[in-house]
Amino acid sequence: MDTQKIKIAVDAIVFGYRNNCLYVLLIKQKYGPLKNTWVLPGGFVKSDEALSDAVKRELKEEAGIEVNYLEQLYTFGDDIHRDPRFRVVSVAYFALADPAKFDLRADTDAEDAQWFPLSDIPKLGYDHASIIQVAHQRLKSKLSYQPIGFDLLEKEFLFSELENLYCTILESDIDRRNFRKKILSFGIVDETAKMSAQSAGRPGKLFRFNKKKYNALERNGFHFEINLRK
Amino acid sequence: MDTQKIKIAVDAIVFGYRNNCLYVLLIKQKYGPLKNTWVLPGGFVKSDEALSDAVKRELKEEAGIEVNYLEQLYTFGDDIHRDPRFRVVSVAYFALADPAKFDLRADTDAEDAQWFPLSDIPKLGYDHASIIQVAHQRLKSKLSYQPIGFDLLEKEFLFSELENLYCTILESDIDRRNFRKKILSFGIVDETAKMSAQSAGRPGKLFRFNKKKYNALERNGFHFEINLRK
DNA sequence: TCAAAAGTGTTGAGTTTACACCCATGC
DNA sequence: GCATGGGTGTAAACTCAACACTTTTGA
Repeated sequence: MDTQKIKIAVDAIVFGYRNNCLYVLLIKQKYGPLKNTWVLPGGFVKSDEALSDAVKRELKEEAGIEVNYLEQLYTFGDDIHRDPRFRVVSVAYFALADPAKFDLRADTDAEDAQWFPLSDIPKLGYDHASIIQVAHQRLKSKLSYQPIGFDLLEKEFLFSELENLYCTILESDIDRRNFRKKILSFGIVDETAKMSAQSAGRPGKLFRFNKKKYNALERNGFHFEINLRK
Repeated sequence: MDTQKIKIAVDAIVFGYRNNCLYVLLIKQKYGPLKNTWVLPGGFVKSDEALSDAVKRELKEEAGIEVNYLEQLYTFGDDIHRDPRFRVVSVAYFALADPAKFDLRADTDAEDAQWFPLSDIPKLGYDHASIIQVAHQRLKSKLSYQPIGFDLLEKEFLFSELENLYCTILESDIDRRNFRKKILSFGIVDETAKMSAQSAGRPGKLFRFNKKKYNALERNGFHFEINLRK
């Protein structure tokens, strides 16, 4: 075969959630043709490095963050000119970070790193805006059939926070009673003894996602599902 | 950045279904370190070629086949030594072919091309056996929430064929009445005037998947779903 | 005592499951 | 006339959706 002139990159779409608002992590490029442009964290894969290690490395180098949840999203390689310099195929990863990870430090490899509300993303370089669309779609659909919402919340959370997360991300209303009944019926969240240090209103119990129970149930054919009507 | 020494390949897992049996398309390598070994069809991506075009090209070159359905499956690039020669990242595609496509001609680039029952796959090169596992999983889960079963059948089919396809692939029993009721209730299959040229028993009506209706419904929030109990 | 958020059951509608017999054809 | 596969309805069980008032706390 002739010499292949294609480079492989990884990119990460990291979602965070705070104050009823969904955020995406972006970095401002320090070098290259898009210096000072906001883009998704990511970069080229080293020749002896696993793809998933490359993403984790870039996230650390560019934003000083470690994520809760990471899965491959899609490989973007049909548009030959998505990078103006040369052919780049990018393996995009979908990631979730909880509020404890909201502190960023733009590290060696980025000029800046910041969370942007999904509804207010600046103009991005490359095809990153459309990659975010794909990731957002994935987030919405996964939320209804996998318990990934918990990875966007603190370890201990109020039911109302979980409710709001679902409402916000799925842009949908919830019947609080039915929602609570449903989630509790799964038996995958444990009630803690603690109460929230509330700001207003009656204090609420704090809950905690029990991943072990979930995994056990899943092995027995249990299927998590939250359907919210439009 | 240093010079990256990674090659990009595509591989295709093409499923076919005939006589209550699920098949996978394999080719026997003509060149290279695994000459005469069975592997998935696939090969290196050209520098100016879209990934999806590369798969289609390889399928034509190696097996003379055009598929009904093609989607990206997963990118295998965590195992650095999955190819013994050098680092290869492979973007795997999931494909479906209907019985009309069962005739293959091993073309220029393969020594041989054949359908193998999924239950009787020979020893494969590289990590292709595990790629097939991932694809098989995808097939099983997609079958229950997307109408892809139709892409494995002839254009006009008997209800019993659809039933058997679901039973076989999902390894599950079906209540024929309930299954028919469900599928018909969606309004996405049309009854034709024709009857099957049967081998034995009462002749059955032939049906046809109405993709236009399905797409229209989907845009209005319709959600295909077939759940078979274990 | 008021504002704010947490907590809590019941009923009707709709969906899903279970189940068995007759029909049309070729041999 | 028999073997083979095609075609069909109903009732019970279950799941989902709709709905509103009381409780606890801080200010």
